[in-house]
Amino acid sequence: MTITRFAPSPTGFLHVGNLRTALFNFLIARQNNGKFILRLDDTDPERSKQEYIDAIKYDLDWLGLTWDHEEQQSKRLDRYVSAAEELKKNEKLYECFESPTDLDLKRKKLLNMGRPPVYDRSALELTNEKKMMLRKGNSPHWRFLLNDNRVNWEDKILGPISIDSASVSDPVLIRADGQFLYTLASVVDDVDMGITDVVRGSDHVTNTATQIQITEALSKSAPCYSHHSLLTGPTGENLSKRLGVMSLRDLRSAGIEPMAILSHLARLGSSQPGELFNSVNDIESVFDITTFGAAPTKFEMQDLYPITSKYLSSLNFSEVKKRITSAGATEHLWDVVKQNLITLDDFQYWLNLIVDGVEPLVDDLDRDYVNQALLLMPSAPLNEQSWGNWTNDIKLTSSRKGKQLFLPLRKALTGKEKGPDMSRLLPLLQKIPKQI
RNA sequence: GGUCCCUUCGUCUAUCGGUUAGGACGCCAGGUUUUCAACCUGGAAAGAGGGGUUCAAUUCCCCUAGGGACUACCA
Repeated sequence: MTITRFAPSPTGFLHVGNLRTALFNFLIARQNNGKFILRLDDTDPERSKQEYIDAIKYDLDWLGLTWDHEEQQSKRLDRYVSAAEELKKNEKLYECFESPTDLDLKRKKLLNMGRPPVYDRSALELTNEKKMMLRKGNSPHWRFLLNDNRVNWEDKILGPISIDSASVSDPVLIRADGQFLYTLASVVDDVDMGITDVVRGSDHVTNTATQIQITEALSKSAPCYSHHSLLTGPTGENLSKRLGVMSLRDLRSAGIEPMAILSHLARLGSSQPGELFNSVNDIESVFDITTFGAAPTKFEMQDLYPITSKYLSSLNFSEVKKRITSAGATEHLWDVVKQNLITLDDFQYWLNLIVDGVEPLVDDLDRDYVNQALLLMPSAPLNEQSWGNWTNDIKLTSSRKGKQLFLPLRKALTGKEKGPDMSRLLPLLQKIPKQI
């Protein structure tokens, strides 16, 4: 059975980049009738916060990405202990005593010499006596002993990948304070939870190489890995550096619809054309991870507005009713204006307009014309023929026609150049100015 | 410095050596609707640069340039 996972660390709010990873894993599980696990990678107690856990779940709920299981690394420490024991037994884990400043110094030295800053494994040279002595003053941290082989795997997005292990430092798996690090926890979890497919950002490619080695050192087989490209801002900069702008909570408060985000992300960076999906189910049936490219992908928030607008116009009143808080909203009004909304917030504009009227938008050149026209306004009650009757009357007394005739009236009555069908909107207006 | 990935219209991309370089989104114009939106039709718009290989290169190889990622006792 296909089992995938989304493994955010609860150290911040979800952004579109995270969501892309979540969505891909979710879709792969769903289209294979598999399981999708939400795993909170909270091994770092300094940065992990409950408030972020709550926020992550809220965002996933909002988007309709449901998970079958929930796991939390901080509750699985005993598993990491036993995995570490096994690695120690096989001499794949060795103790090191360098302080962070020692290591920093070594790195800088190598860099200055133009050498790659790879850990020199000097701890491996330590004699037993020396180690005994060192243990007295400090507690060791533990590194995994990488072998020198190249690590190869067939990536569903990147194709065949081959990493030179000699270019990578032996990863620290256990800190001096005993804290297990992500690199180990993730491997143990993937093995224990039977994860079959891992989709993550290409920032993890090097991790994958070392994690495959760790998995093999535990005599297990590694899952199938796919690394998607990273999303960048419009000028190619790292998305996460544009703090907040792209977080899901920000998109939500900007009025972007979940299905717009999901639809966009299911296609952005792939060779399939972008389209609006009406449900997650619809995306499932056509999603194909192999159509995604390896090049960095530009994400523009502006692209979400047209899709949001299109999505809203597809909805019936019953589907949005509970989200409209103001009184006075009716199914009829919704049907009149839904084709002309960018976000759902715009609905409020039209609601206000019909109840309270609006500051007219009028060009000086049109003022006399509009006032002439308003004199001809049929008396209440107005119906859907009123607009036609009115504008026909205007035509008789004015030399205007076409856009010249209609647009000034629309602007005067609605305050906007664009909006719903005037023949349907006019009879709803409760306040029509006599003159402007 | 090292390792890995990448480079085709504004954006996401197609092309398994021979194409008028295709599509989607966006944009522009026309049509239609007595306005708006929607819809229909059309349009502008691309192979980073340089070498090779080949009858033929966007496609294969090399170099250069550029972009991204990683190179933590973070994840």
